[in-house]
Amino acid sequence: MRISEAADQSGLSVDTIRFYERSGLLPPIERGPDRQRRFSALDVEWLILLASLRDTGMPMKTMRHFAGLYRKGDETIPERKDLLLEHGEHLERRRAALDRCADILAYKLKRYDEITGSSS
Amino acid sequence: MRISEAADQSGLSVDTIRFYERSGLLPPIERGPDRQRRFSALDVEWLILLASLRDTGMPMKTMRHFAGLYRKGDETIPERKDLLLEHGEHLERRRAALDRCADILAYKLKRYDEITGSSS
DNA sequence: TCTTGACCTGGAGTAACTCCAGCTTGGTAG
DNA sequence: CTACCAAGCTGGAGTTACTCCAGGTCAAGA
Repeated sequence: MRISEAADQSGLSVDTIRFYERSGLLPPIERGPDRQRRFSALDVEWLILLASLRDTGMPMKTMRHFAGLYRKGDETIPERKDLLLEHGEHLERRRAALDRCADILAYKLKRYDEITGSSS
Repeated sequence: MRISEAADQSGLSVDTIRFYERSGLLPPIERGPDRQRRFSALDVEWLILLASLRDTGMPMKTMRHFAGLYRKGDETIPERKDLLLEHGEHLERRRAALDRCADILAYKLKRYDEITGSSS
């Protein structure tokens, strides 16, 4: 498939995909006779993974490291596993931050209602 | 209190606080006879709110708008309320993204264990 | 043949910090 | 009292991760 479809399926923008390629986050992407990129189903799976990791705050540097491990083959699986486990902990911290923010919002909204007396 | 304590209490860095002041996100911060900033308890409360909003992905542009409303007084409370409610919905979307990522991680980790046979 | 739309590259622009050089100031150690 | 040090100051450059744009190619339809 071409880049716009890969963008649709992964949730990344066309520009971001090209940027990720330049940045060494993608495996070599095949080109058609028209020199345009052709993404395989596997490429798109990888894009979806990257999209999810960056959406949840993984820095590009870490993604690049992860991509490098991926290319080296199965003997890097333990290290990749550690990396993903660590990101799992990061997800928990992010969740805690969301909870704290929701608490603050609830408090602020309650105070607004008190001030405007909108519940009386 | 001085800037480093305000930073400790809010979780923002000293540089970020100064940057936020320059960017119009803070009320006028008092200065001591030494020309250094003195933060009131109220200032710090505001910093904590900003820290929580930016940690959960609110863009500075929106924070600046919110700060502007705040300065205009109580008649902007309905608009501020809408803004915070909308951010509440944003928090839900972020939570959903964390969940999806956690699912993907769980799947990847399971596959790694299958490949390395670490559970046999 | 002419145009339209998707794609290409290289490079500039943007958001939100983050770091740094070079300076002032208040407190303490000799 | 002077020398020094930590903490603060300003203005500006650097960084990350995109995002947008100009100018060009290419295949397909009217």
